[in-house]
Amino acid sequence: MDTAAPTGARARTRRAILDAALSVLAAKPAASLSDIAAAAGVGRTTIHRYFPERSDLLAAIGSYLLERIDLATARARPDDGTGAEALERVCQEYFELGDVLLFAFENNQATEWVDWESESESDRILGRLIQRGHADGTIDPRLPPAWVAELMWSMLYAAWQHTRQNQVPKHTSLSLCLHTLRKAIAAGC
Amino acid sequence: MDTAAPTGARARTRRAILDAALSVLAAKPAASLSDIAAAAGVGRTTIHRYFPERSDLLAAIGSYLLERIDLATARARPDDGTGAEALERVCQEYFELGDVLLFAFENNQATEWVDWESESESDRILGRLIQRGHADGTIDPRLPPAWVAELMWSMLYAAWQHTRQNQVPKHTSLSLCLHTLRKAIAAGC
DNA sequence: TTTCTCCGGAACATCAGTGTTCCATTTCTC
DNA sequence: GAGAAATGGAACACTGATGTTCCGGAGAAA
Repeated sequence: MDTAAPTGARARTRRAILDAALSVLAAKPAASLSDIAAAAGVGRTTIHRYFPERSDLLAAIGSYLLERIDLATARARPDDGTGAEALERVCQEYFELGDVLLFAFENNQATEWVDWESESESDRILGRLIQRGHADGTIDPRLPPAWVAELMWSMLYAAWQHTRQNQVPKHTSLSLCLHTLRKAIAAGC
Repeated sequence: MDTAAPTGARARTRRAILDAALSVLAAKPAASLSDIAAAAGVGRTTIHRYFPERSDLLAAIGSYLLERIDLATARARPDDGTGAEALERVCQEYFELGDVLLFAFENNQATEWVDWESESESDRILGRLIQRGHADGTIDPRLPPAWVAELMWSMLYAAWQHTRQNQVPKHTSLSLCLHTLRKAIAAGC
C-alpha cells in the first residue's frame, strides 16, 4: 500500500469516508468507527486501511475541514470590494459549508487534531480583510479583527441553529445572519 | 438511602460533583466517571451513590443547567425597563454563567438529557422581553424573537471564545459583546 | 463511648469499541 | 480473460469504562 495521494476509486473511497465521518461525528461525537463505516458504505476494515487508527481519521478530518474552509475563502474573492462587502461574501460561502461549519464549531476538540494553534491561511485572509474594512470605513474600527472573526463564526452557527431548531428555511436564516452582521459591524451608527 | 432532596453535607457533595462534571465535560465530553470523581475530590463509588448510572448524572447536569439559567434570568429583572435594556442585563447575567454557558452551547447532546423540546421558563421570558422590545421600538421588529435569542446565545459564546482563544480580559469581551449586540438588534439604523 | 452513616479504594464481571489478522469475493486494470 | 488490487465480514485479543459488591476507616450523632 503506497502512501502517495490516492487517485481514482481510492480517492473517491477516501472522500466518502471523510464526508461520512464529518456528518456522523457532527451529530454524535462519540460515534464508533463502525457507525462511520456504515454511513460511508464501506467495511470497518477499509476504514483501517485508509486510516490505521481512529486518531489518524480524526487528524484527516481536521485537515479536510481546513481545506474546505480555505476553498470557501478563495471562492469569496476576499480582495474584491470593501472590507464589509468581502466579509459578507465570506459569510455566505461559509454558510454553504453546512456540516463543515457545524462540525468545526461544535467540536472544540477538533482543534486538537490538527495544529490549529498556528493560524490557517483563511484566518490571515480574514484578518486582513477586516483591517481593510477598518481603513475604508465599512467596518467599525472599535471592533478588533479577532472579535469580528469570532462574531461571524458564531452568527453563522446561530443561523444554522435557527434553521434546525426553529424550522426556518436556510435562505431566511442566511438573510437574517447577513442583515444582522451588517448592522453589527457597521461604523458610525 | 432516602430519595428526599439532600441537605447539608450531602447537598454540598452533590453540588461539588455537578460543578466538577460541568467543568470536566465542557472541556472533554467523553471524560470518564473517574475523571469527574477526581475533579470533584470524591471516590468513583460516591458518584454511583448519588447517580446510579452515568445517564443519571448527565440528566442531573441538564436539570442543573436549566436551574442555573433560570436563576440568571431572574437576576436580570427581565420585566424592568425597555426590551433592549432587559436583553442586555440578561446577556450580562448569562455571561457570568461561564462553564454553564459554554457547556450548554458546545454540548448539543445535552438537549437529549433533559426534555428541552418543551420550552424552558427562561425561553418564554426571553421571548416576551424581545416582543416588548419590538413594541417599545428598542429592538428591530424585522428580527424574529427566536433569531434574537439564538443570536444572543451565540454572541455570548463568541465572547467567551474571544477571552479563551485571544487572551482578552473577560470584561473587554463582555463590553464588545454588549456593544455589538446593541448595534445588531437596534431598530432604525 | 458507642452506634450509625457516609465514604473511598479495591476487586470483579461485563461490555463496547479498537486494532489486527485472515480469507474469500469483488472490482479494477491491462 | 487473467492477474492484481481493493474490499468486507468474521474472528480474536486487548483496553478502558461502567456498574456492582465488599470492607475498613472517618466523622457525625446519640
